[in-house]
Amino acid sequence: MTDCPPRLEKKLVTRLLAWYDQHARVMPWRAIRPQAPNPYHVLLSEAMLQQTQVATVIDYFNRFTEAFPTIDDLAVADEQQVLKLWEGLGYYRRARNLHACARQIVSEHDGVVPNTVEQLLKLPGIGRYTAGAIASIAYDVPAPILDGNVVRVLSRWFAITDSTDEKPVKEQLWALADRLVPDKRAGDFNQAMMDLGAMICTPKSPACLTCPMNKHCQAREQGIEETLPKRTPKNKPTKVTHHVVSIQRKDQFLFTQRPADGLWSNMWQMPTFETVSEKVLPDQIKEQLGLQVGKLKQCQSFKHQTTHRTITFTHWQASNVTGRLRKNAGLWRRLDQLGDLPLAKPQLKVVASLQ
DNA sequence: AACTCGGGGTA
DNA sequence: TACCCAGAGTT
Repeated sequence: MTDCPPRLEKKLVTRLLAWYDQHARVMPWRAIRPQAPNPYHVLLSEAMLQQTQVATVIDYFNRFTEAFPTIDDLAVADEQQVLKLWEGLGYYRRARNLHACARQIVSEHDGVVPNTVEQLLKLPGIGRYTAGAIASIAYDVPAPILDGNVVRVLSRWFAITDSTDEKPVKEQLWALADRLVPDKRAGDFNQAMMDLGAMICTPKSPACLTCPMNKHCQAREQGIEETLPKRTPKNKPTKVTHHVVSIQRKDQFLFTQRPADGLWSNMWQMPTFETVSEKVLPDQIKEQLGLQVGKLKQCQSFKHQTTHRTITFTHWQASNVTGRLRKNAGLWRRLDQLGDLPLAKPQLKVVASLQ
């Protein structure tokens, strides 16, 4: 454990808060002091911000609060409506967790976002980071947080050279965050850590010259700030092919819903067949949809990157389609009437190419 | 501890 | 490209 006398820590906190008062980023879910934060807005933003950059989230946040001004509005909404508003943001499980979360808060907490880490942790999609973030930002509870920004800042301040992906190192970082978070202005402190990580203590070329903490940074002292945090290398994504088949009847196309688990769960798509040879596409279509296709003409092909896969999407257009669609196997829709079907990015791309 | 789950920004 | 981003849940 890195040695760190309490006196130094207080000085760090004070300096950082002073910097935050001058340089805090403006975000729609951040309350302008002395206004109190809206806990529902904090919950919403934190759900969206998991593994997602602030700039990407802002438009989604504004659309959500317009569609669902209160947590009760979100709770009574249809899950498909929530997913539709989340369309394009990725990690769609978050949307379903958020929705379940709102329902649970309404039914079990009288519609009030809980103010303790312990209670927050019981809600779906809320882990150690998000519980600490909501408790501290919405209610000023002195709870620590540890996200990508804080990992970077702390690993540099304390020159932690072991891989921050290892569990004992993670625990060390949580302990440091816990020791640093002040009793007063805990939310501001946590947000200051993240703002510092986003604006000054960046992954590459950190702005140490203008950093308010540069005299208290052990990594800078040793000239190793750019090498931290150290991470364990990740496996390369595997390459797969997905065949998307557009099946048209008059002015309508066939759409199917994906299963409730796995990639893009509960989202919609044009019939898509994964990791199969194109030769068996007609058989698959017959088997799963009950439709007989006469011809398949290949259209565009494009790549889509997810965390663990590089997916080549190949678009096929079916013609001379006969037979009757298997019951509950899908929906026929005009392409200008997809307002209630949530589609992931690659499917949106296929739809766009047909318009 | 290892694996899954998206999509975009950045150098 | 490669890495990173206000991580959580399952196995």
